[in-house]
This record gives sequence, C-alpha cells and structure tokens, in this order.
Amino acid sequence: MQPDDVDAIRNLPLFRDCMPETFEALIKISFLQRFPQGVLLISENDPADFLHVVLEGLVEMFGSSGGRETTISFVRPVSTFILAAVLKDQVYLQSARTISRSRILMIPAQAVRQAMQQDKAFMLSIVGELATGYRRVVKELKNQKLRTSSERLANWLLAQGRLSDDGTVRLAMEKRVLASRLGMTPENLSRAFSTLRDLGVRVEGNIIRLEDMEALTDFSQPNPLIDDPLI
Amino acid sequence: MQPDDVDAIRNLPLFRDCMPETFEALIKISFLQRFPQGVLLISENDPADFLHVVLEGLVEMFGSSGGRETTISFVRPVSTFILAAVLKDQVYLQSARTISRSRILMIPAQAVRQAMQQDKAFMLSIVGELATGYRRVVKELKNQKLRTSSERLANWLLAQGRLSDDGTVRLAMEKRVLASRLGMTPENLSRAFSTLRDLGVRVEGNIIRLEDMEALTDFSQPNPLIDDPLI
DNA sequence: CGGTCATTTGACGAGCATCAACCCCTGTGG
DNA sequence: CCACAGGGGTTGATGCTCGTCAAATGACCG
Repeated sequence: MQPDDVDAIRNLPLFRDCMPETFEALIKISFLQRFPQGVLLISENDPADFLHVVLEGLVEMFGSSGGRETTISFVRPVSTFILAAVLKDQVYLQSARTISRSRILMIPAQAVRQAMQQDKAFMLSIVGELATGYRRVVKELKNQKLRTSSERLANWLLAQGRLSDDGTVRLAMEKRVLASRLGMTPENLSRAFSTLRDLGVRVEGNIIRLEDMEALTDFSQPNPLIDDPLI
Repeated sequence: MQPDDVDAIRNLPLFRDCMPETFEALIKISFLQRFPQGVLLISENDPADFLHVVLEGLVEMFGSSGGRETTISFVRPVSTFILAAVLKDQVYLQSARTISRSRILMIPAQAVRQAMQQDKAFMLSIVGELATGYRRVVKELKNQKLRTSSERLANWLLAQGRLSDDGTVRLAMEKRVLASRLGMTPENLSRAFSTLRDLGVRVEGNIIRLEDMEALTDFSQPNPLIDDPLI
C-alpha cells in the first residue's frame, strides 16, 4: 500500500480519531486489492466478512428481489461500505460491483468489531458513521417516495453540478446504471433528459452541461432535508 | 412513571446493557407525557432536542417535500425514534405524530450524548440500535424500488399476520395512513385489497383475515432480506 | 337526525414500463 | 481496410400501473 493511501484512509471520518495502534493494527491485517470494471465484490445474503474501503474507482451497491434489481447507491473514493452488516455480524443486504477499475481495501470484520471494543474514539467514529449512513438512506427513501422520476434526475444533476465549479456533470457510470439508481428504466431516463432540455440541460454523451441552473433549480425544488449531504 | 414502564424501558435493546447509574441518570431528567391521537410530536427541520421512547400507543414517522407527504414508518411500543438526529446533534429528517393515544418518554438529547461518552456498554447498544435502524431503512428502500404496490401490501399483511397466531391482522391505523406507509394512495390501497381478495384476503373494517396464507405467500414472494425484521 | 369524515367505486389521465426498431460506437476477425 | 456482431442509447408505439377527480356509501358523533 502506498503512503498516500494510508493517509487517505487515516483521514476518513471513520478512522480520523482512532488511536494510532488501532489504525495500524487494522491496516496491517487488511488486504488491498485491485479490481477491473464489472467485478462482483460482495453478494447480498453472504455473511459480512470484510469492511470495504474504496480508495480509487467507483462501486455500485445494488439489491435484488423476485428477479428485479435496483441500484441503491454509488460509493466514491474515499469511503467505506456495508459497515452495518459488519458490526451486526450479519449477512449483507446489498451486493456490490465495480463500475470502473477500483482499488479496494478489505478489513476483516472481526478485527473491526474488536477494535471498536478497545478504542472508545473509534467506536465514537463508528456511531457517527452509522448515524450518517442511516440518515442518508432515510433521505433517499423520501427522494423515492416524494418525487417523480424527472424531479429525481434534476435534483441529482444539481447535486452533482454543485460539486463541480463549472456546472458540468461527467457521468462516471453507464446511463442505464444511473437510471437504476434513480429508480427508473433506461428508456425513461432518456426521456427525462429530453424533458429537461427545456431547462438548459444539454446531454453530450457522458457530459451533461447545465446551462440554466436557475430554471433547473426552480423545476426540481431541491430540499436540504433530502439533497444536502451534510445534514 | 410507573415501575412497569421503567422495567419496559430498561429491557429495551438500547438500555438493556448500560450501567445502572447511566440508566437512572437518564430516567431522572426525562419527561413522561401522555398525548391524545393526532398530536404532532416532532417536526422535520427542528433541532433534535429529545430522544423519544414510545411506551404505549402508536406513532407515525413521516416526511414531506414539495407539498407532498409520505409515511416513513410506524413506531410501536416499546421502542425509540430519531436516535440518529439526536446523536449527530442535527435537525430531524422526519416528523412524528401520534396515531393513537400514546405515552412517550422524552430524554434530553444532550444527556444521551453525554451518557454515551461515559458508559461504554451504552455506546455499544447505540451502535447496535443504529446498525439495526440503518438496515431497516435499506430494506424499506428495496421494498419500495423492487415491488409493486400490491406486492408491498401483500408482504406487509404477511409480516403482520405472522405476528398474530391466527392469521388475522387488526389495523391500528387508518387505511389512508397505511396507504401512505406503503407508498400508494388510499384509492389504490382499496383496489389493491380487492385484487388480493382472490388470494383469500378478507377485509372487514379494520380486521383483515388471511384465509389462504399459501396463495398469499405464493403471490407476494416474501424475501428475508426485505421482510425479516431480525436480519 | 344531520354533519363530518374515512372509505369505496367509477371515470379519466399522467407517469412509467415494456417491447421493438433503429442508430451509433466499438471491437473483432477476415 | 472492411464487414460484421454486440451492446448501449434513443425513439416510437402500446399498455399497464397508479394518481387524480368526483361522487356515492357508510360509519361515527354531536
């Protein structure tokens, strides 16, 4: 593992405040792996053996039932996923696959639970991380139940656009995966983009230009209690 | 507060393992209040001042955005709600109102955070509670995105029916609230019940009799990773 | 007995999924 | 260099699911 990676992990909210010994013990027994695009990392219903940290690339969390499948979230660097299953020593509720070439750190679940017991600061960080994740899913549930698909797309674009300074969104995933994440079909996403063309949304392959933020904002009615990642 | 209540609270997963001093300190500064039906207990976007414990009655958690409103969950006795907001010292993402006459214990948020710092066993219980709540919402998100409204109703009925021994479900809330919880309109819920009549679902006011569990199960395709509350 | 409100039923339309056809890009193999 | 196959994306046609609006029914309560 490169020193840069160690620094990045150490700076995660989850590891920022733990004792040096805790951090080093966890890192020492972890595995850093590179995966090409499209690799299944974990499968729902499998026992949670590892806490995963995405250092580079992009990961899709998804769930399935009754032959249907849906994307729950994207995990971008640098952050962790499936902490809750690891802590409860339970099966995964979601599967995960790489959307692009990725580097993933895998920390044995047992070690995470043990470290939590021995390091109060670490347990405090875990509480914060769980509470944050909890609230993120509640927001997503509101997003799904309270908005139409075009509104979800518009708000997603706005949220991404705010991250970049020039109001341009570069899609890091296939449109059909984005459609699944937004709770719609690929055909419907295509049509939703057409609808938003009147609001200055220009689609050029994987680049989306937002030329009229005001009109888009007016249409999508962003709500901090759904869209603000910091709340 | 009655001794019975104290016992019930003490037996909650959240308080079962904490030190006696922690428990007594929290109880001492808490308020026990009775509320009639239909009272707004907390409002989304308000700062989280109290951790709430439902001792008796029934509480509806709901969210709103853009003039629309949806029920997120029901909170039955004896359990807590909005722990995540309390821990993060943040605003509520959901509102809460009583569905029936209820007795609610309100524990000052600041005291909860302080107790967590001082009692490791209590913090461990908080971790467990948060992880459980987190997973519950993920399951609900899958439920919403992967199932039609009739399937959600059928699975909800099955889950309720398993709790009672005779396969009879007594609705403790108005049907329109159940409809909102299931992500549909009251009209649609009524029609979904009609659809399920062929599967032995008999509606008699607030009593639902499930006369053909096998047919209903076959239709609703229950999935432990969505419907099992223990996972 | 009348009023209020939840629920149900019917009619209609919007939103969305499905199916199929087509375009376009890419990669492969002749 | 070209032909071709495969797959993602788009577009069109169609129908289902579900929401909306309105009216009727029925239960509860003053």
